Amino acid sequence: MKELIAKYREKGFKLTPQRLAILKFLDGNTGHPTAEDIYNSIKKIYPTVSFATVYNTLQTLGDKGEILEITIDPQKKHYDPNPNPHHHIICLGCNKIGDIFEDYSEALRLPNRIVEEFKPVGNHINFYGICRECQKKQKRRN
Amino acid sequence: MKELIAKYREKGFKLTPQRLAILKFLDGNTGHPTAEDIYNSIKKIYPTVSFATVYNTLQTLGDKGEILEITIDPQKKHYDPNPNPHHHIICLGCNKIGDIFEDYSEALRLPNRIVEEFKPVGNHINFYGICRECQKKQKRRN
DNA sequence: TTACCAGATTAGAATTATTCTAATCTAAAT
DNA sequence: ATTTAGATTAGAATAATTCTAATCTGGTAA
Repeated sequence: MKELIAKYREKGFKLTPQRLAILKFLDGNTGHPTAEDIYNSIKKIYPTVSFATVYNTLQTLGDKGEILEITIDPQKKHYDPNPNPHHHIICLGCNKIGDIFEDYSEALRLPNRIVEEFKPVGNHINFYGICRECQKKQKRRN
Repeated sequence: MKELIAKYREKGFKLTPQRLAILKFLDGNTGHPTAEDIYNSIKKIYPTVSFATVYNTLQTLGDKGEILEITIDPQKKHYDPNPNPHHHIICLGCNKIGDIFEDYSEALRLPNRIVEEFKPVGNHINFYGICRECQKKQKRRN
């Protein structure tokens, strides 16, 4: 926590109690929470916290490159506190998201046509699958 | 058009004038339209068409595997009438989407940990870049 | 050709995620 | 202690999408 405080303060990030709670919730969290997940968690400690604060903080953290905004779920955004580029796999049954740290960049060579029209700056692979629990549920249904 | 009609009729897809207009609009369209783009286009011919019809039709076409729903834009869904798996590149400036038909599947081997937890069934790569026009705009601003 | 009905269409309301507003508050620099 | 840029808040606004329930119609079969 001490490091968290120092880390953000030195980036000119004003450290309010609400923000600290958000940072603490995100720190090391691999569950890919949504804004609502974060809001619900923070509300337990700061019952008057507002969604605006959550969204503002996430926006700021994203701009600073401290978290990733994941658009793999068509319903809502998820947030990933690991800012190192990596990929994700989403369960088509329950929308659970897993992390994939494999580096495929070497293999992802783009055709010239694209390189000329777009200046590519990054990539993100969405893998799709069925998680173990959802596989079980499917079997039960059959 | 004749083929379109035959193709969908034989899949038990009831062909209403509104649906035909949607199919015609989508056929060969590489602009990755949103539901609103489609609605606006169809409305010119059928002024009473409703968003529900557009969304219902897109949903049905998606379920039948005739179109792809693209979640690359955090604001809204885009639709791609080319159902063959392929990838996309989105301009970070204006959200324009380009198609990428390169096949990377051979290279995208997943770690065992993932294969065991999720049964992978597909993948989709989101590339990010800056399109020519947005590059020009950036230069002008400097 | 007609009657039928499963499924399609419609207007408009509802829902949901996210953003905006404007008043108030506060972290942290001086 | 004072100051102020930036953060917080409640609640309204916006925007995409889904739902509802009444009405309509394409396509099948009598």
